[in-house]
Amino acid sequence: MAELMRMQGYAATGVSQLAKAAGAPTGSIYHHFKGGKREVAAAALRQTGAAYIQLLPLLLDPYDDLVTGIEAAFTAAGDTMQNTGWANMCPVGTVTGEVADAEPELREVAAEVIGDWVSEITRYFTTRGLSQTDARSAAYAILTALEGAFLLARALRSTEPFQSAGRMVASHIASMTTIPAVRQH
Amino acid sequence: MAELMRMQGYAATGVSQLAKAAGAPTGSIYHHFKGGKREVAAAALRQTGAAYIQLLPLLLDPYDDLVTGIEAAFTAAGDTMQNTGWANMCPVGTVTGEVADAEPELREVAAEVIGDWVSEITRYFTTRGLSQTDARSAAYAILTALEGAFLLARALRSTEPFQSAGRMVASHIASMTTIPAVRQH
DNA sequence: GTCTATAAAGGGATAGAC
DNA sequence: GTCTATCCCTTTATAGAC
Repeated sequence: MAELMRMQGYAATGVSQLAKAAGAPTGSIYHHFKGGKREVAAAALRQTGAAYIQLLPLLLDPYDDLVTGIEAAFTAAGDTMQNTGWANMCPVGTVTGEVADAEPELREVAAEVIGDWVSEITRYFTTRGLSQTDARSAAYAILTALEGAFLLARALRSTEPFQSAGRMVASHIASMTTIPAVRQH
Repeated sequence: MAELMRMQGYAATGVSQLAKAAGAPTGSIYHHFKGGKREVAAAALRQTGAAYIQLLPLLLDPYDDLVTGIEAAFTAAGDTMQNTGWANMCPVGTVTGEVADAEPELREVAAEVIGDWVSEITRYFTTRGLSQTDARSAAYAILTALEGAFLLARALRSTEPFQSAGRMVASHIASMTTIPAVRQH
């Protein structure tokens, strides 16, 4: 389900299509997920969210300099998209955009997943030397830039959004780590 | 169509729903748009794109300091979303996420619209003192942050993404205007 | 629990009277 | 150009045999 929603979104992904992809009849899906399509989508979002947050330390721990690591991660994400034919990397962003005003239950699941991401990124950044306040702001800043870059890169079929966004995020976090006493916020 | 796609996305917006909202029968829609739903969506995206880019000078001209203006614009966008019950502000982002891997024609329209935005923002920023290279990078950075902030704010029902993203974009562009000779990119 | 068959509803699109 | 009626297909979801 996550795979299909990643490429087509929630509304365009049918239960029959999901059943065929899973090699199971539709009846089995409704047996395990009494809430139908919506419940399957919710489970897929939660699973994806939990899987993706585990990448954070794997990507950034290798870099002694946090700023360098972040810029490298954005560049790597852009290259990955290009190498996979600009396939979407994150179903959460796409589905969130579709359902936020029309599917309250799924919006809440998305909020829960993104909220967990913010918490984890904030916690990680504090271990890398940022203050609690800076870490939380940086977490929001990274996630907005990342989801925005996924979107623009897919539409434009260009890695340029990742390069520009990566530079922006890196310079922003650099300003937090180098001159923390001067910041106004 | 733009209004409906803004809230529900492309796949979830039906032609019959569109007809009812427009006060016209479905037959009339197919008479004016021989390409059907897809062609209506393309026209809506182009129209929205052209309308939104006109806001740029209106929002930023009043500020002598470009950086202050940008941060104010992000804050204003967040407040507007909150005041409208977290309704989506931009159909282009939402629809792009849905169709980028499944509807080639609409993806191209989205790329065209976003490309025009990049061009216009780049041009505007050069009139505000940025170099061509900086202006283009800043244009991508702003658009990624803005679309990402729309997404996160709608999911979380919080203005915090706009505040963090606005600060990030502002600090990034400030670094371009104050120490241009030091930049590496 | 698995799977087939089907129900009930709604989708996009078209034909043709006006 | 407008509007009605309808075709054909797919959708979500369920019933019930196995």
